[in-house]
Amino acid sequence: MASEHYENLLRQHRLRVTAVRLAVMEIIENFPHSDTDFIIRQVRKNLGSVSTQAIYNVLASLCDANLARKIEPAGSSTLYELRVGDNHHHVVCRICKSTQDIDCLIGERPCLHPNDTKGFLLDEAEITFWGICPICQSA
Amino acid sequence: MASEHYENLLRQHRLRVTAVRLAVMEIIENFPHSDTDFIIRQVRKNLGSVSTQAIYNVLASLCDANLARKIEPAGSSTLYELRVGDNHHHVVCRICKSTQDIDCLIGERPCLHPNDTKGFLLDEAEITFWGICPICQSA
DNA sequence: CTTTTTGCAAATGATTTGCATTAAC
DNA sequence: GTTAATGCAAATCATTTGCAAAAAG
Repeated sequence: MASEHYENLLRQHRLRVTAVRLAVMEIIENFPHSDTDFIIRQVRKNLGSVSTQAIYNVLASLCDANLARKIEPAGSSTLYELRVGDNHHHVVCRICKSTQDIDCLIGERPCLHPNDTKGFLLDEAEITFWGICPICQSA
Repeated sequence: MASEHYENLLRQHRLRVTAVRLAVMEIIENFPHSDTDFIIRQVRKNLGSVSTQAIYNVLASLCDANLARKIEPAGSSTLYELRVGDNHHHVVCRICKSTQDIDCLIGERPCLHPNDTKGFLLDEAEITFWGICPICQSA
């Protein structure tokens, strides 16, 4: 509803305000970890006919501008979430691939500091937790 | 060279011993984090003509048997390594996508225990460190 | 000789590319 | 008016599928 908010975000990042962009932003905010397919279907539900490429373009430009974040857990399709700035992680269900946020860990990111970085200059530690989600556990 | 070793591993896992399997195992042991393309080219270099599917089959069966491990860092092609059993992690170069092993972290896997698991039953914490490799740093 | 692998060919599916058209600024 | 986004169509690329032929146990 607060599409003004999305408009401001877009303008702040020098991106033009378009219907497709607003729709995509709203969707990935309301449904974090949506895959491309879902996003495409939702956008069309809201706006009618929109080309696949327009949506791919929007996703790419939002990610470039750091307004969205692409996550690609092994074996899942590509997922998107609105960039919230904080350094959180994800759990993925081995069975149904459902994905949830996991808060950053105890203390100040112990995982960012391996003993030996092999000479790499590290800037991020991405953690994917694997397991079975509540629904699949009881199924 | 110790192809007997690979033969034993295969037999222990009830997998038939074939030239393609031995070749693939040797390659992913000698070149950990090889992508499919590289593996295919190497196998053909060693054995002559081998079908793409045979190699995909081998990779899948080795992974099923837990003899190999598939890693899929976001934005990289699928990589394989011989399963060593220990719980190590990976660093990936943001620029050239080169990948290295990173030993498991200080203490006993602090990362396996988030504060809130969202009801998931966790069995693995996969950590991908992102950064710039030594070569790309100096380029 | 039975079952598993391999070879060959074609299909799939997500993503990308290129260019003309249209909409934002 | 310029520049950036969209629509449309076709291409690409890794991976998968299906089935017949060959090899392993």
